[in-house]
Amino acid sequence: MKEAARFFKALSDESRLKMLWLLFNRRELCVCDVMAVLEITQSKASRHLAALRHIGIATDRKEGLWSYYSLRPPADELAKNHLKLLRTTLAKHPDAKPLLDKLNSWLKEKTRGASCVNNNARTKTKDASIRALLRERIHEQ
Amino acid sequence: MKEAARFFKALSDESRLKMLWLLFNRRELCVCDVMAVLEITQSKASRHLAALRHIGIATDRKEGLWSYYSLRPPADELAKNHLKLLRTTLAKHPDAKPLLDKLNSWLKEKTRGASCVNNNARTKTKDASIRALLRERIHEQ
DNA sequence: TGACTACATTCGGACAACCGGATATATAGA
DNA sequence: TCTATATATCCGGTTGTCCGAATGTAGTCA
Repeated sequence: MKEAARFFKALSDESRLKMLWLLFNRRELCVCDVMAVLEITQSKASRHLAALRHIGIATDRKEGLWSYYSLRPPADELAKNHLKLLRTTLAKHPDAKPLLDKLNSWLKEKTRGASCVNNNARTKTKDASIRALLRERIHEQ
Repeated sequence: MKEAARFFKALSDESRLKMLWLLFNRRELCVCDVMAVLEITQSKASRHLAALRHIGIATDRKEGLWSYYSLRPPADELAKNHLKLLRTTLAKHPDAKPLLDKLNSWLKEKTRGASCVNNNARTKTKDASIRALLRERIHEQ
């Protein structure tokens, strides 16, 4: 029953449950979408999506800059059954609709050209000054 | 979805899953039974059963020296549904029957007067010597 | 009362989970 | 080539989980 325990461990995190709920309702999402909707850092979004992939209930597909994650039918029968049930039980959860609303408004905003405004992005000024500094040091030698 | 995550965390341990499986198949079990069937230490059995109680899917009943644990319908709808499913999915698991076989042979052995042979038991000699030591010190004063 | 038993809890250590911030990588576009 | 963007991964620190051994507690029985 070790793998069963591992499967439930994957469900034992609120962020991952929310990601699953989003993926139940959208064929594909990129890391950026999850980040925006759940209001979490980029590394957190990436890590938890990778975790879902590692236990075999999600896959990713690379396209240009983006990684699109989607659900995939688990090999395990137990996982398959519980995920199916999870979809219906989460639907009744008070958090469910607000999350989907937020997802929709984010996707709409995105089609209007919104970018990810990644909180991880190096700021122009910061990067520029660092590069300037590096250039100086190289010239010194 | 925080409580949902907490619920799945309770299922994310192999020992607890096995305990649930045993409780699905016997109205009541005492700590001693679980210890014997799963071949785990007393503190481990007690702790994990207490964990199941804390998240509201088990209760205990004291009778003399024994604590009898049994399942109880969870308040939470999500928990109720997933436990019901878990019962049927675990039934198909290869570990399921051997565990029940072991449980039955243990219970039979128990009715023939087997005691718990608790690996936690203080040895007579050890306790006796400590008590002797304490008596000495009291007399010294 | 004293020995024994079943169970709960505490203690301290090992290890895993999770996090934010920083960095590495890769692609797209000017 | 230089810059901006999206993502993955590393780093370290904090917190949480799990464990066995030891101890505490409360019943039972002689």
